[in-house]
Amino acid sequence: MTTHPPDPEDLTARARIRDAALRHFGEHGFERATIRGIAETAGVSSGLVRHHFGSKQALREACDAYLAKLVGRLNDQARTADLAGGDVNYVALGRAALGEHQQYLARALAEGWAAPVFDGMVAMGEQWLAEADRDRPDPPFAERRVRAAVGVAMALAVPILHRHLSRNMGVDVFSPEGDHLLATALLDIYSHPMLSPDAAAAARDALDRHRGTPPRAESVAALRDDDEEGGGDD
Amino acid sequence: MTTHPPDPEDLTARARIRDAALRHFGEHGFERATIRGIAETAGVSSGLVRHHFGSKQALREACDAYLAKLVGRLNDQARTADLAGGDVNYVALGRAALGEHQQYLARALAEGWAAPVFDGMVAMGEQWLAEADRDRPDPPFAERRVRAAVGVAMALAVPILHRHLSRNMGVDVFSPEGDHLLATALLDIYSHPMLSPDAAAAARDALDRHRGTPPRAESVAALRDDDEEGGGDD
DNA sequence: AAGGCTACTACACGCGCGTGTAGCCGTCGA
DNA sequence: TCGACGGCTACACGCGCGTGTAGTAGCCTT
Repeated sequence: MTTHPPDPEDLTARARIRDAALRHFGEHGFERATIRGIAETAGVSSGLVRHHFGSKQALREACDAYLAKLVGRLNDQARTADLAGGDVNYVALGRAALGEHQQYLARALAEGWAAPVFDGMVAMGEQWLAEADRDRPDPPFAERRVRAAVGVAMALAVPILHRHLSRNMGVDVFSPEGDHLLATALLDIYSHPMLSPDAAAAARDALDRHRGTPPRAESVAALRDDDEEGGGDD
Repeated sequence: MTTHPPDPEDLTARARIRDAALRHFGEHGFERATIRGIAETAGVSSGLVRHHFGSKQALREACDAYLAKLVGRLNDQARTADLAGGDVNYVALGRAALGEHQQYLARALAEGWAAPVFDGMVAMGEQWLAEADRDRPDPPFAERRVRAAVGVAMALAVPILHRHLSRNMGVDVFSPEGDHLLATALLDIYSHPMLSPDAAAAARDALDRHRGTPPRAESVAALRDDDEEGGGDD
């Protein structure tokens, strides 16, 4: 009962190392983060990190497993307490639950790791879509899992690209103001289709006609016909 | 005229180094990529890389600048040839134009770099939204730049998380089949609002009432009350 | 023809990293 | 009481990296 506020004093050394790794990996990325730095943050020697986790890679995998379990628990909780029925709280809850681990997750996913975490979130998205699909008259274009995966990826774009988003929004997306502004924008996007039904039908028609042909490949090539001559922007 | 197909033989050594860097940075990330490896791919000595670009960091910035210029050109082209009016070809064209640089861009953006490239894409998104907003009766919730930034981020989620998307979709998103499937799913998502208008209004109302308060923080804390006891998976 | 500048190479330096190894100390079971 | 085991530390190794430096070949200017 005394552990759920993050008091690093009371935690096991192993847990403290894991938490420190989560933070260092999230802040600096896997490559730039050092075992020595993690050990220092955890208040232990660097040898102990190796003793508990074996290698840097294994430490990363332990972090992934920890988050995967956390997401799995979140998944269960969402299933029991059915707050579903088309509520954006799903993604808000998810972001809040990941909390400080959001940055780690963002980096790990962008680097191609933490696959079980992603898959867990896709499973969550499928749950959500299962309910949302019920209120929908027309059949979906693609199977649920694919739509869920794309939706999860889109939701993850926010923490992954938070730096660029913050810069373009003028506020830190992790601050309360930024969060509010972001949620507002997301609400707008999620409640307004970017494509009208007939435009979508036309696009889908065109899509099926030439499967996977990239549009206007030659005009694309024309874009890069000249080389740059000296990069004079400091 | 002879340069727009990528014949690495005819290119300047500087350009060849830049291309090799784009590829190495994109494939392995900035940290794992080595100057020596880039030099070998470019067919030059590692010293020449330093001679032309000064440092690894400067090489990265040169890559960013190159892509920023490319996106800027794409931007101009889209402005003149008005293929606008709510066409998804915008993002398809963008992805095709970036082409092989997509992976570099994805990694660079995820690592927080290539800011001008992102901003250029936001500018492009604003153009698109300017036209789309015309067909819209109700006023948008958030200003255009913010919505554009979020939209760009979402579009970029695909190349950034391509590995996880491919795994969940069962096909490589960069293959023609994967591209088709992805486009279909995107079409579905973009043409169907995830939120009904009244649900959006309710959510927006709730959002304005408690600005930025994370939902149910205590239940979130309850999720991580127990530590894991040994990671015995795999 | 001479000078110099630029593209380019070969080689060495030094630092920081992950990783190995040896050993200490508290605890717990016999 | 004693031995052993696991948590934990200190220290050293070696490798790969970015970076510096010295030097060579070719072209362009005067």
